[in-house]
Amino acid sequence: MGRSPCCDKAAVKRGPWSEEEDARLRSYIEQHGGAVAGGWMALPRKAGLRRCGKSCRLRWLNYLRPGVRHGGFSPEEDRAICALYAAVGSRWSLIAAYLPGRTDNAVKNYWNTRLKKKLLSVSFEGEPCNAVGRNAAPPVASPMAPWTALPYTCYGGGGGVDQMRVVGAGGGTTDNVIASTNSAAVVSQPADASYSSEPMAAATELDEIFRSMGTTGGEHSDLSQSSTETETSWYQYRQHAGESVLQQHLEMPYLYW
DNA sequence: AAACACAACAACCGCCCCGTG
DNA sequence: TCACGGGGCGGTTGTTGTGTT
Repeated sequence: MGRSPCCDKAAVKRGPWSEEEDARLRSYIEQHGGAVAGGWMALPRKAGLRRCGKSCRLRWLNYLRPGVRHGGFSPEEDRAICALYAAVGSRWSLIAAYLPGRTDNAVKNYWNTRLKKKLLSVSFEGEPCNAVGRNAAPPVASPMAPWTALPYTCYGGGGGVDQMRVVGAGGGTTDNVIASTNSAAVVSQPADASYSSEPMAAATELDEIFRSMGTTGGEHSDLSQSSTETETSWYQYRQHAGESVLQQHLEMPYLYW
């Protein structure tokens, strides 16, 4: 005996939303000042939509909601996603909280279709990848495995980041170069922290993650040739930088790609 | 021009968490 | 304390657009 379905699948429409449906949903939510009185499950009936409440919620949050941005991700966003993925893994809502105008679904899709491939390619090609596993597990089934739950540092050379390095928990000399790329340098820009619903909550959670790992950063050995590298982990940075987390985080050199 | 392959993104599915009665 | 249901989330699939042969 499983749980009852959230809606009658035979009675609801599925697939792409029409303009009329979008208009109905938008109109209903705007009429109610952005609130969904009675919950999402009751919304379709009240709004005259033959859709599942969950579908309405998804459509609103990922597409219709004011401030949602569509289209290309900037290099800054690329770096932020990679950094945060390395820190917290596939917690897309947490990652999205740091990217103004981006939704968890969009970030997830972007990662799965583009960034992951990009990073896999630099993990398996090129010399620096050979350093993977110097002191840790080699990139077996999932080269992404070492990324999850480990803070990492990007080392920016003259033309952008040339190495991405996992910092061993607890510092020491256990850091490993996990990827390398020569993509062009980019200029960081302040993020619009006003969009994200709970950036500070997300920052606090990240703090806790790093704190629980005992990571202090800045204690690993130096493999970089760059004179502009910054060996600052998220946690170390947060210890010194105060509370304007989101904006300054995105300006940190360790996010350079 | 047609067929095919691939990329990108929207949407769905099902599980889990948490508030509430 | 516990069952229930709504909401949130991550994984996956489906659809559409674009490039290539």
